[in-house]
Amino acid sequence: MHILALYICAMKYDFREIELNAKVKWQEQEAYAVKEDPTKPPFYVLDMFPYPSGAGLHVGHPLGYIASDILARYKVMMGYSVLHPMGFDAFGLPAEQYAIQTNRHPEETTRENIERYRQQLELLGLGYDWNRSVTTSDSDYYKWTQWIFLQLFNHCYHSKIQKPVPIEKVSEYFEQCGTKDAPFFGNPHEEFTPKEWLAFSKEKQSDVLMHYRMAYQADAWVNWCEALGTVLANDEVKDGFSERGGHPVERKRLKQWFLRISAYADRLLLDLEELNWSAAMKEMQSNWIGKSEGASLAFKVANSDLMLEVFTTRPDTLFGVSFMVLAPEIAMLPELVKPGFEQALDYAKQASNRSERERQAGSEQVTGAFTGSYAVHPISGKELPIWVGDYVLAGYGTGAVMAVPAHDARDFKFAKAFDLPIVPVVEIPEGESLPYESKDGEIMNSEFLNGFQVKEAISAMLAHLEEKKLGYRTVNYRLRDANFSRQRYWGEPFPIVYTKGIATGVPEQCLPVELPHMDDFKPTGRPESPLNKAKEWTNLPHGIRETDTMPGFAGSSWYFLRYMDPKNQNQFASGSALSYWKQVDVYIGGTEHAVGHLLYARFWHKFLYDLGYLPVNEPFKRLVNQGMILGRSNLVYRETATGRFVSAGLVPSSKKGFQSLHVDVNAVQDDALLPEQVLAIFPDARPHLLVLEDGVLKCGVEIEKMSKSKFNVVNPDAIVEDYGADTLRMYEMFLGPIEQSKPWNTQGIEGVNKFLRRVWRHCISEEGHCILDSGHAEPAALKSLHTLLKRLHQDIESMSMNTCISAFMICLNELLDQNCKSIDVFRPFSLALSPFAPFIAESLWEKMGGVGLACKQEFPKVEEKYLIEENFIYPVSFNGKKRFEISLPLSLGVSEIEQEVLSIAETKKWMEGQTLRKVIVVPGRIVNIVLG
RNA sequence: GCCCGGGUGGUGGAAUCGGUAGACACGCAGGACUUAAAAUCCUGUGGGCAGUGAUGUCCGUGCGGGUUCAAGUCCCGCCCCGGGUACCA
Repeated sequence: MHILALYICAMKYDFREIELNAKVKWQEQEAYAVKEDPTKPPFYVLDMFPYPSGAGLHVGHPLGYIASDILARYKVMMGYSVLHPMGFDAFGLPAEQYAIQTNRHPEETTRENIERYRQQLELLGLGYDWNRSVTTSDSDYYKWTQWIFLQLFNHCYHSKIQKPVPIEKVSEYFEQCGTKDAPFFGNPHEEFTPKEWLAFSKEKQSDVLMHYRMAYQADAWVNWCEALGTVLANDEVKDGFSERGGHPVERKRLKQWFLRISAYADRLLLDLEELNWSAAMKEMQSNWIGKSEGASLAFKVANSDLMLEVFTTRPDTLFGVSFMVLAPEIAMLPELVKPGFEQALDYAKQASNRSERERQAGSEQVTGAFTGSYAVHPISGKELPIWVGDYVLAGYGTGAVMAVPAHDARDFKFAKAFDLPIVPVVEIPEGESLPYESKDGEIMNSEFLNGFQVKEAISAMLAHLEEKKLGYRTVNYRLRDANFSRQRYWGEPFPIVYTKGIATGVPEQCLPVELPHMDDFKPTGRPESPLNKAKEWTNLPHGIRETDTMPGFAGSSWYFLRYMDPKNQNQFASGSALSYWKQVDVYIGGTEHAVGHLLYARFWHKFLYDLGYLPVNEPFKRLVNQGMILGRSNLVYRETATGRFVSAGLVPSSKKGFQSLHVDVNAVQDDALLPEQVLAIFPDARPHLLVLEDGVLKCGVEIEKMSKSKFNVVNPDAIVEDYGADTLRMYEMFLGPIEQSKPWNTQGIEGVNKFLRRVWRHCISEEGHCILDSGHAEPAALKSLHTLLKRLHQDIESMSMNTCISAFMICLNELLDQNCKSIDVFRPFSLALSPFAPFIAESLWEKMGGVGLACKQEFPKVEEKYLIEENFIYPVSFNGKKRFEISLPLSLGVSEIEQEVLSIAETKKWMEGQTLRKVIVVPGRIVNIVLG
């Protein structure tokens, strides 16, 4: 009996056998090998590659991978040569931290994690060509990351021709013209003549040139984290604490590498326009770049030769300036502070030493100090007190502000705090109060600007300033150069050697500079890289190596190019591969990379394009944002006072007096735990401490990010084990639109599993044979099939995979109702299913006598002739309310339809006692009769 | 605070250009098969009211207005949820 049951079961839809069978075939026939086939058009589908963490892949990761796999498989079947690769973003702080915690080497843990990820990805039937995989921590790969860095190091951005030029061009220019009108992007510290330049020492010259390189060094305030022993990027710091670990972060000044992304700010903004990205995504980037147009103008310091330069977007409010404020870090401060006002210097020192955290915490409080100096208003000649305040940022604009308290909220707060004058210069409308920041209104108290509207006044003032040579139009960007140094072990080493203090690039033929293996890679406790401990590596006969390593975004800024030609030993990718694939057609990933990765990748791409290595100037033509799959956490509630575990139904909704504890969702069934489970999970729980409902402890539910720490991670492996990969693939797509975030919930998974079982059972006998016949297909069946195909062609392109799945279900329901057994219908049906459920499709194809691989066949075409309708069922509405339906030939015109409808008894019944006002007929859509 | 998204049955969601709201699926209820269970199949399923019943009827896409023959869809005001961002002069 038991054996018989097993036997029958085996003949049914057995996903294990089906998956194994397909995998073997794909492997034997190298189904996923990607070639540059000149006879086929190229198509490049890219997933954001994962960071292989120790937790493994959870069900949220594959959402995008499955969608892109469906698109890629569909494109293969449509005759494209498709590049759909996968790799690993393996360098970075989390791996290093994990390694330190577990006391193992990151090399080892990273290798293991990658292996685990790869196995999990392979389970899902994703059609990657693993021969093209890249791992950013492989020296074969980071050799080229270093190579690109050297290009940046060796170039300077020329502001006139808007292109990088070799750094030698800069020294040539200095030899001839000095710094006069130098058309180079840089952060110059001084001006000099050609003569002076030639008189500089080698060290001095190299120091000056450093300020012009696209990869340059500069002293900078950095986020030093004592506990992690490393410097963190701004986005790794949240409210003064490290995002990982939550350790306090303070500010320290260090020599750092920077990438001059600011040189590309304008192009990065402008070129957004042509991209097929969501409006939200473009907006995020554009806000991040933060272009603002305004005026730069100089204020003389009274009784001094000093000038204060400020940037303003509101030159129209110039007559409303009542004081000046400088950033605490500004260099000329000591010269401005008058005797008796020395506390301003103390304040500045204190403010610039204060950590981000302290500045943040004290943000409610306005702080500042008077320098004792005055600036002279460039038009009115009035004297304006010069203050220092930490609300002014040294890194933006000139680090100095002309304060217009009446029309700027920050200036207003400052003026109130220190009792400074407030002069309104824009008329304030009824109901509004100071500060009035809107650009609507009429100018007043402003001499020649009085009576102008704000917008007119801005251009009038700009013209006036330029005419009188008091200032000039200028543009400022929020975007700052990217800090490219990390004091960490687990990252790409810089190909830089210091010889007599001069930073020199390692020659190309000496790349890669391999990361030395170190058993002790823990932070040194000083603000420096652990690599400083590897003396045999750092000390060279001719100099000392740079010991900082590159940040996480180094490897991910160009990986999509390496996939095109991953094994190339001579170039990062060959010209032929680059010109064949050109750019990523569709890039799928989460919004969390909106401004980091995506901006840096665009910057590197443009740089390489400018140097002539790439055929196009943007990397990602179309971007699809996948929503996050959220975790559904289970919580148990513990009464703080008594230590009792109380069933969720008995806990007040405010949860007051209760502690919420996460429990592993994989242990919980139907949001409830059995008493013995509670005792097992919480060692200090005792039977008398359990307050149950219906014999169980009911758990609370919360929707939050899936993470190990919240015990709500669901791995795909378990789902594949229970239902098979095809079911998981289709279910993840069936959940809803790809862009939407939603909690993971397996409630509906039976539906898609049932669909696959029904397809199988309908086509394949219990003995495992195809039971379809080759008789003619009925028109109704062909209509169902081609309706499906039409839907698929539309919806796959637009990545609406959820509606594709329901279209499959509708089609199957219809075919089963029609009792269709035609192989001519189910063969194309199976092929169409192949991108979505590749395993079952492969088996069906084989059993139906198909030759070759299903996933390599041509995708079935839509034949419109099967879709032609003769009649349409018109809904007939009265005053917009549908009352009945009538079937009429589609060939009828407007007046014929009207006649037909008005002539039938049903219509007369509804019109009884009312006058006909109007009849609206939309052929093929609706009839609406207006009565009154 | 500002800038984007989004609010549709018990649940996930569908609805091309303003044209039959709730496709498809889950869940639930009832039934068939079975000693029983599982699996499978069939029927019903937005809500209220009336009727034994077929059916009829009113209400219904976060809330309040508006445009229109017709609004989930367009316009105005508001509420709630999610994401981004925050001294950027």
